[in-house]
Amino acid sequence: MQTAIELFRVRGLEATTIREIAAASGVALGGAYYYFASKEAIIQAYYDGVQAEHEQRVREGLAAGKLDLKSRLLLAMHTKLDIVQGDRKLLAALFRFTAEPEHPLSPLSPSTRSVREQSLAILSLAIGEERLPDDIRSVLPMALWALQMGILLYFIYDTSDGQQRTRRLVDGAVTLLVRVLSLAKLSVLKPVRGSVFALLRDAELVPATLSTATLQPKE
Amino acid sequence: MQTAIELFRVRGLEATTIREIAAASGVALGGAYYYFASKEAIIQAYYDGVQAEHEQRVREGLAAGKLDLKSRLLLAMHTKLDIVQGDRKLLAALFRFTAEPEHPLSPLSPSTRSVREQSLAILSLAIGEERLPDDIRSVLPMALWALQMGILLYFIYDTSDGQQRTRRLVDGAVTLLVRVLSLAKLSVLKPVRGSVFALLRDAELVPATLSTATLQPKE
DNA sequence: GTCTATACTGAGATAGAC
DNA sequence: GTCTATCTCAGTATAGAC
Repeated sequence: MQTAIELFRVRGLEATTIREIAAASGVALGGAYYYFASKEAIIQAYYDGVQAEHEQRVREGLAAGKLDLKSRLLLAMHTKLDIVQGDRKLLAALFRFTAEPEHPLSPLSPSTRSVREQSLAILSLAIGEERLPDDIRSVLPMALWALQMGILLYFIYDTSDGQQRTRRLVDGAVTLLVRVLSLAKLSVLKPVRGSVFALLRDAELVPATLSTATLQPKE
Repeated sequence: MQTAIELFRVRGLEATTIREIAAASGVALGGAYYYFASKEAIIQAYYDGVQAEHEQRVREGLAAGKLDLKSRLLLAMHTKLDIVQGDRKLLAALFRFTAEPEHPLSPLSPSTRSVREQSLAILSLAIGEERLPDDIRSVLPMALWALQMGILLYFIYDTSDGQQRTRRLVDGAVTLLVRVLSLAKLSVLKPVRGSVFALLRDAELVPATLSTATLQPKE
């Protein structure tokens, strides 16, 4: 996998053939397929690593000191970008099967459920014990996940130096989100808030019950 | 193209080879490639047709009688779904290159700009002369476009009978949107609204000037 | 300029021997 | 677990008919 990722980085994703990867790894073609069912499966494995690293960094950041909600969300978003910083082209592959429900590598399909749940769990970790109304609590991880996906897409397209544009977008989006969360408590907005949740629940974009995804305690 | 689309519908997208398409069309392989550079290019052509049909139906619907904003938006969203109703699997192909900035068939790349602009123009048509604040006017077409993309994605995954779930989502989302638009005028929300626009403008997700895409008058 | 026929290349993926 | 041989298919190339 290491060899593959390096080749992808140097020669590009399309340009790198499984044959090259096998050769560079000192393995025959069949050998490569013994470990990975396809090129995309390699990327998926890479992304699993990213997730693990992300979880660790978020845990570290949270452990380092008491942060407010906004800082915790910024921590979650920025560490993610830090990890994938050099691999924008690889990320593209992760989105390739988004619209194919049957495909095992679709980020929305049942077969990638565990990765998705880990993502949600990391974000829930960042949300933490923050005092929030139940309905908001129930959708926030999913909403952040969607935001993160959108930000990753923006990041892929961002050609600014060191992708500072995306960094600024993250800062702005998180600031705005936190502000909107506090505004949502206003009584004028209560009915709209209710409608939003009813809609999301009816669309099954959010679990019907009010429990949220949780991480297994480490070890 | 007709033959190809029918084959895709019957045999599936992956399973259909260009050779089969050529054979079924009574054309040699070279003939097929003379017209379409790739399988995806065929889908793209199909989608061009969808767009044309969509524009026509929206124009007809608007011409048929005076509708309020909500009804006009519902018209735009539902006619779109009516057209692609039987082709959920084909739509998947349109999303395949979303995250590949370099790919000519990425829905976000410069090479598909005209399709995107036509989409925006159709939506602007539905927004029409509605009295709206300038800032909202400037982002609304883009926001609706994003909403439409999201709805299409939901639609692809929607296995409910006749995709009624998606239909309900459209109704709910449009109702909510219209409500939020009127709420946005409240003075408590003015500063948030300003922040939203500043963010979108800074991210260049919305043109810096306040002009919106417009359709050439028909003939 | 529009197409047919045919052959070839490259690469992802698989079967089955060892 | 690893390798070799093979398959399939997208896509290209080419030469020539009309």
